[in-house]
Amino acid sequence: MLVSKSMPAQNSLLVALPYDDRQHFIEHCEQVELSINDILCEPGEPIRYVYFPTDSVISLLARVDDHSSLEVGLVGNEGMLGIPLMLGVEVSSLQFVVQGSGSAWRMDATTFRRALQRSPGLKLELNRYLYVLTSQLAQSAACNRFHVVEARLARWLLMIRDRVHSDQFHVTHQVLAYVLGVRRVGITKAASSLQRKKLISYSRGNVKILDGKGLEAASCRCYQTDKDTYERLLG
Amino acid sequence: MLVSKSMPAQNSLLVALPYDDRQHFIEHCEQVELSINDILCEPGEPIRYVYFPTDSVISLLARVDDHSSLEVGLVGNEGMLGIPLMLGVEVSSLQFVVQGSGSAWRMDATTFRRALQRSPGLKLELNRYLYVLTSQLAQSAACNRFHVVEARLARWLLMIRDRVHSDQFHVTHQVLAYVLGVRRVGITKAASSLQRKKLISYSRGNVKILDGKGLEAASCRCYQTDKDTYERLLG
DNA sequence: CTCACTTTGTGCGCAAACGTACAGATATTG
DNA sequence: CAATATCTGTACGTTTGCGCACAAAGTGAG
Repeated sequence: MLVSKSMPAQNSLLVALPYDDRQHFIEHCEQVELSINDILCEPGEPIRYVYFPTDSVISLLARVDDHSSLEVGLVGNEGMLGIPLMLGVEVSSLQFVVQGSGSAWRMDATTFRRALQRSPGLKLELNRYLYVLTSQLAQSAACNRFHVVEARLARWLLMIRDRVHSDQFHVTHQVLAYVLGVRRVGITKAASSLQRKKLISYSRGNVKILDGKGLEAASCRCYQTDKDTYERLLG
Repeated sequence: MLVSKSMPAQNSLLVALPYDDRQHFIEHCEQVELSINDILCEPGEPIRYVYFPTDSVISLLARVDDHSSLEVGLVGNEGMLGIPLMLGVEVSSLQFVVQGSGSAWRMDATTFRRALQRSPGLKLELNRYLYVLTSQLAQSAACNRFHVVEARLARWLLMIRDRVHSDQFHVTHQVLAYVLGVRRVGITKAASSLQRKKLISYSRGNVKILDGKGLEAASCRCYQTDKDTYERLLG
């Protein structure tokens, strides 16, 4: 049995598969542990594995001008990593960075392509997921354009919470600045504001969400919109 | 013969198909004329047709907060409209607005799905295009976050030029403000600056690119990056 | 314990873009 | 030709975020 001592949280996409397909799929996976700040792929590099996180979280970052970067997607146990392989493309245009430590199912690219051929159910499911991810990407683009840092920060914290399934997690201002594409000082200001409002607390990277409802109110509608999109197509 | 008096520019995705597939595909299409500002689809609505522009140009817009909107994709004869149907989804999350008058091949959703089944070559081609479009979306997201209005405007004008295959076209400051997600006054300022530099001229919506090379220099690298991505995968 | 490092807070001046309002210029239409 | 609508230019104060620099507080390794 590949599954370890403590039964890990499962991956939603795999859980939704018909029993046989799921068994076959998982038999060809290996379980791997991902650590925070691990880089799973650099832009321009070939994608060697697909990942189905169970309790890890991975951030998709677009880099521009060699300096700046911006998160354009966030993947936890509701999703998967390695979409381009579904489209017959080997190369990633994005950087994959682990934002939350934990485990994931991993499968090498060739095996994955065979599995896709074999299981129409898997293909259907992943196509829908690809649609959701793209919709969220478009939503993020607009969000980044129109919403202030404090609201975007609130949204991001909620998104992470949903994916690590906990109100506490680790992330420094510096990293937040990186994913939101703003200055570190901009995060400090926004985070201080959220803390003053008793919505969160944090110290040296240890973030705790104190008031989820309040944080939702402080975030932009994009958080809810994303969740709705996912629910509608894969819920 | 469906093709009209003046042989229209063809659609690159269709041209790349094997002869038989292309013939079969086009026989099941109709040629339609699209007029500027036509809205082909509203967010949340079902997608009834796919479009393969020949000399028309369509803008993909993400709306947010009911007021603001932002272009996240631009489709000319190098692309197609109606991606979600490839993924088994009927609903668009974006608004489709015609930015350049002209014609396009149109096919209804059901026929399109059958055509996809029938032609693996078509599927392969469109999968690659989907990858390109997604990469460009991610690029745009970062671009909108980091680059100033003047550079983004320059980029957009070049993108339109490439898709209408002409240095002259029609677009008002108001519309530009809409697609770039800024104030109309912001466009006036940026456009005036480009005009002072003798890169473009315009009057009441009639834009003319005077110095393409200069305009590229004034735009951000994103313009070239997008072109490279397309070339690499579909060139 | 000490030293080096990481993380967070604060304080400037500056640039880009915002919201709003109004005026002039150019088409279009009756 | 007159009336109306569209398009562009300008102006003014405000907000958000940037770049930079430095200080303070917490953490961990030797």
